[in-house]
Amino acid sequence: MSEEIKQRIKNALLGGIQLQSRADIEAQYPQRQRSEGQQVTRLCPSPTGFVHIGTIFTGLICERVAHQSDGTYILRIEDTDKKREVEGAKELITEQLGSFGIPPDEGIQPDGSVNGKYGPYVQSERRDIYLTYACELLDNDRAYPCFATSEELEAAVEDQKARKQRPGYYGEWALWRNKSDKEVNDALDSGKPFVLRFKSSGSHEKRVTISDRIKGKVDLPQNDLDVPLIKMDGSLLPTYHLAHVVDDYLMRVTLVMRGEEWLPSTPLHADIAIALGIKPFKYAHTPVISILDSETNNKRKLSKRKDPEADVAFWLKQAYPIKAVKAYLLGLANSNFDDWFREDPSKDVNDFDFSLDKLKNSRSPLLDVKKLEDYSKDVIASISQGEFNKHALAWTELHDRELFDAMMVNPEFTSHVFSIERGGDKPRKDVAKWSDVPEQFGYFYDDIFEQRFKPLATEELSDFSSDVLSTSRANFLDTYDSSDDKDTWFEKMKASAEKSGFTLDRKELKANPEKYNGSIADYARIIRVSLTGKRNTPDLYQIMKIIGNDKVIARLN
RNA sequence: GGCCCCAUCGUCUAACGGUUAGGACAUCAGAUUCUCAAUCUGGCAAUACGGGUUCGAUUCCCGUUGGGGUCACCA
Repeated sequence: MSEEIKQRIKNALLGGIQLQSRADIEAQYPQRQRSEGQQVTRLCPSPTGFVHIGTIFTGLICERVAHQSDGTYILRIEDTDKKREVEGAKELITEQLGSFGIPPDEGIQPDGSVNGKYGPYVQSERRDIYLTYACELLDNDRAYPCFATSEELEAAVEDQKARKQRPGYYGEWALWRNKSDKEVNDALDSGKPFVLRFKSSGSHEKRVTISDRIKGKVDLPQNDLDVPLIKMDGSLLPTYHLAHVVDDYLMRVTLVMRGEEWLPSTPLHADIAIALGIKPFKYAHTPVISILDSETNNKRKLSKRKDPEADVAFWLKQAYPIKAVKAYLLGLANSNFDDWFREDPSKDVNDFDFSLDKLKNSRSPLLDVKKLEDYSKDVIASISQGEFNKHALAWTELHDRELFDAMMVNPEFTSHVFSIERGGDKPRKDVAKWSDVPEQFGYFYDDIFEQRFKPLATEELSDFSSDVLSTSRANFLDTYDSSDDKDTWFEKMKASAEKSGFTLDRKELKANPEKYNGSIADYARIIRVSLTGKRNTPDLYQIMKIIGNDKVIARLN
């Protein structure tokens, strides 16, 4: 292609945009001052909607790898597709990354400020940089304009399928790859829109070896696709392929971390890098997280519509402790994390020696909420009472104002409530997430008890007649004394149970079921449900101690 | 369909070519002077299939089957 034509193409492409030279650009992105082992990683989400749990997973790995090597972790927003961009999605990404405790070293911070000298960290603000590199490819005969319409391209693919050939824009199917200067000139004259395509040098018959930190060496066919470099949607923004190569080069990234769905296009990226005189990158392709369908019990990918768990807002809303989510994700990545963490759940997860090598088996791990909850209970049981109170109150203030107000009437009382059966060798573990707080503690507050818990009591006790219920309660109150110690209290309860027609002997009950109203356990249930509206609660004696004599009497009458 | 990745209990996974194939979650049973949670003890539970190589294969090779990914002017 002649220099004149190249100039015409550039004029048509750029309009009046003045580009910096490559040398000038690269002067602004000097080599980083770093030692051999220090890794520079980057997380590159697209602002297309909610934040996927997989983004947090990869982000956590990026963050760990960078910080463990005393390196740098970058957040780059990949917003080159303006059609798919969703309002507010960018802010959601930065905020939620902050919520998970993994804000970037470089890039947009949760508060909106920007750190780092290798920016801008939003691709749409880097347009002219990509244009410079695209033009260089054109100058070096490694790019050319393609005037094919989408209809023509579709027709070509149909043709390829009919002939049982590999679909795509390559080789002799690359319509505009080998057009003469005259044909290009005529097309330019006609003012038809065009897209700038990469001129591949590869052959599908030949192989290229990709070195991947997770998967090892992967042998793939060379790229021979002439992919678009710059879009013709009017934005003049690059496609992912060009943007990835240019950005990771300029930002001096040492390890390209991304989902494994990118693995097949890695030869293309190597092809572009080499065409630009850039040394191909080191990669780490991370597994994708799946889920077990609760209805069919089949394994499938996490989907936006069916699985609220796919959206990290779900985890934040349910208020699982961040540490538990991190622990779970880290455990998915490194199986030895589990043993390490369970020794002592109060450890800082950042002290774990994370390894990319342990990630090599990729089978799209299933998200196991039960296991996460197990971590979560351990984490919550391990935190201090002060921390517990802080989190429980913070969640309630935000999501259950009514309960929060009730709690704040008497903070000291609330503090007692929160501390029931925590502490000691065998702390209770019935709070897995902060959103469990209303259900676990609501009945301690009169108004809340009346509205939300008392109505449930009738059903929980429907297997007893109202006579049995009222005599059971009355008999209990007859001997109840709030100043009793626990042993006395329990002896009294046993006595009133027998008096009410319940037996202490389960075998006896089994032998003569008709003689009794039930066992001591059933009797305890009557008292418990009457008092709390729940079958499952902490120790009854302690509950009575905390709510006090008056309320015990009121609720049992 | 082409190309690539993967294949151990229900799930996440461990096992220099030699192990009674281990752990965790889930589940089941028993214990814990009241329920549940917790805790403790114990149980159930896996090398996809077929060929090789080898004294010996979960491990190495080939094939089959199965799952996943990818083949866009989406990232």
